[in-house]
Amino acid sequence: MPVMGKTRKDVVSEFRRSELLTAARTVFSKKGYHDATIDDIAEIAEVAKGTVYLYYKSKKEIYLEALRFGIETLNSELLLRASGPGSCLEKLRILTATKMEYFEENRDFFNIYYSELGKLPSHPAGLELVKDLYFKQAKIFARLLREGVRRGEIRNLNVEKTAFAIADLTRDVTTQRVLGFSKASVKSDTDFVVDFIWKGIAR
Amino acid sequence: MPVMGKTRKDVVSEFRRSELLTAARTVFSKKGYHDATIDDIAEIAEVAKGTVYLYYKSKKEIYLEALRFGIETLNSELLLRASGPGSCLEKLRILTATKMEYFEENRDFFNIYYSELGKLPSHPAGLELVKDLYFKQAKIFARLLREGVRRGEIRNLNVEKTAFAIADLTRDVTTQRVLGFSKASVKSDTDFVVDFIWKGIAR
Amino acid sequence: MPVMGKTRKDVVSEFRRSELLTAARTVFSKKGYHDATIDDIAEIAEVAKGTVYLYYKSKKEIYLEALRFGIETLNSELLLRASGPGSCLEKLRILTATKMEYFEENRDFFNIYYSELGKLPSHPAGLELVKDLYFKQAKIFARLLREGVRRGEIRNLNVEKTAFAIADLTRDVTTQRVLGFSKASVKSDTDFVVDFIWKGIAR
Amino acid sequence: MPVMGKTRKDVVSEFRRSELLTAARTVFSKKGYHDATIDDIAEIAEVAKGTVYLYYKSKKEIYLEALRFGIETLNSELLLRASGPGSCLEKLRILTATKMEYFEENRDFFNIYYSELGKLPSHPAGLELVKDLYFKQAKIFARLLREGVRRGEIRNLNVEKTAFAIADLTRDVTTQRVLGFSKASVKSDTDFVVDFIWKGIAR
DNA sequence: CATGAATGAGCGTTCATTCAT
DNA sequence: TATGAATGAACGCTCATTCAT
Repeated sequence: MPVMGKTRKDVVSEFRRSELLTAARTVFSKKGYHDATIDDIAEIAEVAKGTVYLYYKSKKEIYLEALRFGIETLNSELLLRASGPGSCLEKLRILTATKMEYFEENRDFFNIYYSELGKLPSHPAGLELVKDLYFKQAKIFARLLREGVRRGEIRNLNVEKTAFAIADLTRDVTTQRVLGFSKASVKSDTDFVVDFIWKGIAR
Repeated sequence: MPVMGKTRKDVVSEFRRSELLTAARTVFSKKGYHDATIDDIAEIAEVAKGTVYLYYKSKKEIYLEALRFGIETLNSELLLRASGPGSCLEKLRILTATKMEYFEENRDFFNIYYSELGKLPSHPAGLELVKDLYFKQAKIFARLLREGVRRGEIRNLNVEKTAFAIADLTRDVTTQRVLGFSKASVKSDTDFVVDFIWKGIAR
Repeated sequence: MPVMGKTRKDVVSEFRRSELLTAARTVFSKKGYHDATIDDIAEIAEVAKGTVYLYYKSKKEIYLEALRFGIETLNSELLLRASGPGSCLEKLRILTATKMEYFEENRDFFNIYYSELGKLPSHPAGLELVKDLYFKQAKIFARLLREGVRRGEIRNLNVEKTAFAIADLTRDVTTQRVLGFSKASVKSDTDFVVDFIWKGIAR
Repeated sequence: MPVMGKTRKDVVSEFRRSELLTAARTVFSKKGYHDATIDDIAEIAEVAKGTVYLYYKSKKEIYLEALRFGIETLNSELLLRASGPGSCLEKLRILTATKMEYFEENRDFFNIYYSELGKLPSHPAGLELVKDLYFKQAKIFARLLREGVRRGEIRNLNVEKTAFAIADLTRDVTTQRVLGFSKASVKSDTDFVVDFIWKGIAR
C-alpha cells in the first residue's frame, strides 16, 4: 500500500539503513576502518551480523556511505546558510561557525573524515567522495569569495586556492581540538579562524 | 677492521635497515598501514620475509620508524633554516618553502604522515610522535612569530594558534597537490601560502 | 522450542564442542601438543579451521579442555567406585581396575595425559589441572589406605607417599602396555599391580 | 699427530660436542623440546648458531643425543653397581639410591626424560632410545630379582613386570620431588621406595 | 673451522562474507 | 526478512636450516 511513493517496506528498510549507518559511524569513529568489525556494528545496531548484509553489500560500502552521509549533511547545511543575505564577512563567520559546530557535534563523523580520508583515493569509490567534499565545499566558499571580490570587500586573490585554504583551516583547528591541543571554546576558535582568514583576504 | 667506529658489518646492517625503511615507506604510502603487508615490504626490498624481522621487531615498529625518520629529518631541516639571519617574512618564506619542497620530494612520507596521522593517538608510541611533529614544528613557527611581534613586523595575535595554523596550511596545500587539485608549481603554491599567511598576520 | 532447558541450538552447539574435543584428543594424542595443528583438528572434525574458534578460543584452551575432561571423567568414576562397600583389598582392586580400564579404553587421553603432563606446570592453567589429577586422585587412594590402617588391614606406613605410589603404578603399567612392552590382558596386569601393592602394604 | 687413536682435532671436536650437549640439556630441560631454540643452545654454549650444525645435523639429533647420553650414563652407573657383591636387598638399595641420586643431581636430564619421553615413540629414532632405557634398565633389575628368587630371598613373582615396576617407582618418586609434592630428603624417599618394593617382593 | 645473516615454510588467529534455516 | 553458524583466505611472526664469507 504505497503512500507518498513509499511502501511500508521502504520505510522500514530506510529506517534500518539509517540505524546501521549511525551504528557504523560510532564504531568507525572509535576504532577506525580496519579495526572496526561488522560484528561491532551489528551489535550496536542490535541486529544480527547477517542482517547488515541485507542493507549494505560490504564493509566498504557501509563505510563510504557513512562518510558520504556526513559530508552531504554538512554540505547541505553550508549551502543553506550560504544562500542567505549578509555581508561577506558575516557569511564567512556563519559558514565557519556552522562547520566548526557540525564537527563539534559530530565528532564521530569528524574522526572518520579526518583519520581515514587520506586513504580514500586508493579506493576507486572513495575518490568521488573526496571530490565531493573538497570541491563542493570549496565551491561554496569560492562563490562567497568571488562575490566579496566583486563587491570590493575582498582583495583580489586566487579564489580557488583561498577557498580550499579556508575550508582546510576549519578542519585544522578542529583537529587541534580533537587532539586536545586547543582547550578554547568553539566560539573562540571560530573567531580565531575568521579573524585569521579575514585579515588575510580583506581588502 | 673497524674504521671510524663502524665495522663493515655495521655498514651493511645500516644499509639494510635503510633499504627496508625506504621499501616500507613506499608500501605504507601506497596502501596505508593495514593493507600493507610485511611480504610487500620484503618484496620491494628484495629480501625474504624473515629478513625484515632481523632489522625491525614488528610491523608497527617499522611503520613508526618510517614516520619518525621523516618527521625528524624535516624538523632538523626546519630548525637549521630557522636559525639563520633575515627578516620575519624572509624566514617565513624559507620555512614554508622548505616544508613544501620536503613534502614534494618525499611524497611517500607525506602520504604516511597525512593519511595515518589521525589514527596515531591510539598507539601509545604514536602519541609521542604526533607531539613531536605538531609541537616541535609549531614551536619553530611560534618562535618566529614571537620575534616578529617583538620587532613590530607582526601584529599582536595568538602566537600558539597561529603557529599551528601556519604549519597546517603548508600541509593542506600539499594535500591539494597530492590529490591533484593543484597543478601549480611548488614555488607558486609556496608563494600563495606565504602571501595568505603574511596578509593575515602582518601589522 | 526449548525442551528440558536446552534449545535445539544448544544441543547442536554441545555436539560440535564434543566432536571437536574428540578430534582434538585424537590429534593431540597422535602428535603431541606442539605438532598438532588446528587444521589437523578441524580436518578430523570435518569442519573448517575457523569453526574451531567458534567453540574454543585458542589451541591451548582446547588442549586443556581435552585434558580436563579426561581427568574429571576418570576422577568421578573413581570417586563413585571408592564410596561403595567392601574390604580394603576389594576396593583397591576395584579402583585399580577402573583406572586401568579407563586408560585402556581412552588411550588417546592417556597419551595426552602421559606425554604432556611434565610440561603443564609451565602453563599457569595447567598447574591446577596437575593438582587436580595428582591430589584428588591420590586423596582417593589415601582415604582408602587410612581406612585400611584403622581397620588393621594395612600395616602402618606413610599414607601420602604410598597413595601417590599406587596411583603412579597403575599409570606405569599402562605405559608399558601402550609402548607394547606388556602384551598381557588388562585383567592380568591389574592383578599384578594389585598383588604388588597389596604385598607391599598389607599387615 | 694421532695420540691414542685420537688426533688433536678429534679431541677438540669431542669437547665441542660435549659442551653443546650440556648446553642443550640445560635448555631442553628449562623449556622443553619445542620451546627451546637452537639460538638458546648456541648462546649457552657460547658459540654461533651455525656452529651447532657443524656438530649435530639437526635439532632433533642433539635432543636425542642429550637424552641418550643421560640414559647411557645412568645405565653404566647402574651396571657397575649391580655387579658388586651383596645381598639382594643391599643391592636393591644401592641401585635405587644410585638412580634417585642421579636424577637428583641431573634434574636437567630428568626433566627431559620425564617430560618428553611420552612423545618419543612418534619419532622413529626415539623408539630405540625408549627401548634402551626401559629394557636395559629393567634388565638390570630383572637380573637382580632372578638372583634373589634363586637364593630364596625373594618370593616367586613375575620378574619382568616387577623389574619395570621397580624402575618406574624410582622415577615416580622423583617426579613428586620435582613437582614439589615431596619435600623429604633423597635418602628418606629412597628408603620409602626400597621399603615399599621389598615388602612387596620379599618372601 | 666458525660465523651469523638470510631464508621461507609453517601456524595460530581474525573476520568479511555466505547461506541454510 | 532475519539469523548466526560456517567458511577459508589472509597475515604477522618464529625459527630450523643453509651458506657465503
